[in-house]
Amino acid sequence: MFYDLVVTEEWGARLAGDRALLDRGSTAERVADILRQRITEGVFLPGTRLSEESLREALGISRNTLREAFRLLAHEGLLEHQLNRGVFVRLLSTADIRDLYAIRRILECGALRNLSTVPAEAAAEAGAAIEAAETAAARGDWGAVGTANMRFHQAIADLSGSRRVAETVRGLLAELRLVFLVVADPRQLHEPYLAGNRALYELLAAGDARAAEEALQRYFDDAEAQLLAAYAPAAG
Amino acid sequence: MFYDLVVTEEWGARLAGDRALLDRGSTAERVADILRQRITEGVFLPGTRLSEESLREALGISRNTLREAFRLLAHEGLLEHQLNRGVFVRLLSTADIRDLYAIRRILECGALRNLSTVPAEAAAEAGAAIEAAETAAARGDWGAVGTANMRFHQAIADLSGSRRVAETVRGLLAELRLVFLVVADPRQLHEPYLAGNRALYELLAAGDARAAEEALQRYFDDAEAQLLAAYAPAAG
DNA sequence: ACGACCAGATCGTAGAACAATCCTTCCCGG
DNA sequence: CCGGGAAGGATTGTTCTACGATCTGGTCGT
Repeated sequence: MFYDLVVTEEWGARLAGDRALLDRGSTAERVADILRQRITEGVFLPGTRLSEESLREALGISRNTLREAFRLLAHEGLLEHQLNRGVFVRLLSTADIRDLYAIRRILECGALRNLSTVPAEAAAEAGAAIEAAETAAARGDWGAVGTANMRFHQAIADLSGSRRVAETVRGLLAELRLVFLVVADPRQLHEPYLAGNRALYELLAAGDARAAEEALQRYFDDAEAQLLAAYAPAAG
Repeated sequence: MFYDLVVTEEWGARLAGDRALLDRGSTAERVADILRQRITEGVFLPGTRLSEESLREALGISRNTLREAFRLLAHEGLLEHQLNRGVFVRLLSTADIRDLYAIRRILECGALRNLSTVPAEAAAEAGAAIEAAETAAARGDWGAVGTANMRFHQAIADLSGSRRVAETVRGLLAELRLVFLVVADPRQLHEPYLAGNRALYELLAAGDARAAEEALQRYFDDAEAQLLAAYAPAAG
């Protein structure tokens, strides 16, 4: 069920290059940043076991520091800590997917609900995300489309004006990316929502938050059903 | 602005007694559990600095383990980690209070919104919390009333059926307790909502989720305004 | 009074060491 | 041939020590 991490030369060198980034802030947090990025990039796929010894050596840090970073990422839900067995990149269940969509529905729709006027700044960010998604789709970069779509939903969460809502949604989207990483065809995953997202954005830009929320609800219905259908890993 | 932690004898012995609890599970997490409980009990008041050395000695653990526990609690928002200065029990600003109520509003109201039928189990838990609050109020134990009220709101969050919603709200309520701990009069804080909470519960028990949600909205309006008025710490 | 400097305390990180646990392998009896 | 169980190695959990980095508070000189 879980694969073992093997330190191949190519990204062993890459992690060694990451050591250059270790020059600002707390080491443990910077290590967490690096690992988080590598995970979302798909370098460490879900189910992979992250060996303390290999990573410690590759990053050139002490075990204590690395373990602190592990704790941070485990708390974010990206890593799973199994006592005396090590940490693994989280492998989500279909129940997790349902749960992720349940709370996203509440938070993102809630962000739109209590909205009298649409803040210009956040709306602009949402528009920029839409643009980025469409240009990425034009060049067939479906990974980038997925990233842009998540940026769009982050912008929706930001509309709430609540720092905690924004950060919670950020974490949820990061978890969701773990699912995307194990689905075979990213195009099938992200392309169907380009038009709908733009329509949603137009409603927002027109100030019709009510209609936008309803469109968002429909998006969640579709996306959840489709993702569940496409997601059939060993851990089911 | 921040007070220094002084290891007085009475709870120095208390922490030494906590060492007995360190016999199951991962040490770091158990340490985090203990510290979390002590914080919510008010033993470590907001603004208190938690010295690595004192706690390490009192709990009889190593610095590394203690630091792992610190990371966990800092990520939960109960502790604040300042680089090269140490960890402090979080002292929330009025902006934090507003933010806490903003996201609670979205989550708890969202839990009621998408509710076709009210699950019997969660409703029973809400009812039990109401009972506990009223008996605690009868004997004048306003701290217990506050705890019961939070239990009530946790039950509301549980109605969502989402593990992540439940856990997020749990964390938010834990943060909110940090505010209660520094407000002088706990009675003034919790008594006004006893009747309203029961009314809300009756609506739930009657299956009228829509009306319950509206009542909850009004509760948040009142509670936020009153808490902001009562909360005027140095850090404002 | 004000700013520079110095010493003590505390944190940040590294590294070694050992115990506890898990995993693999091999052996043995059925 | 198969299953149970013991031995061994590998990895994690935790402690301890050490030292550089940073902050704090006080002193000194101007």
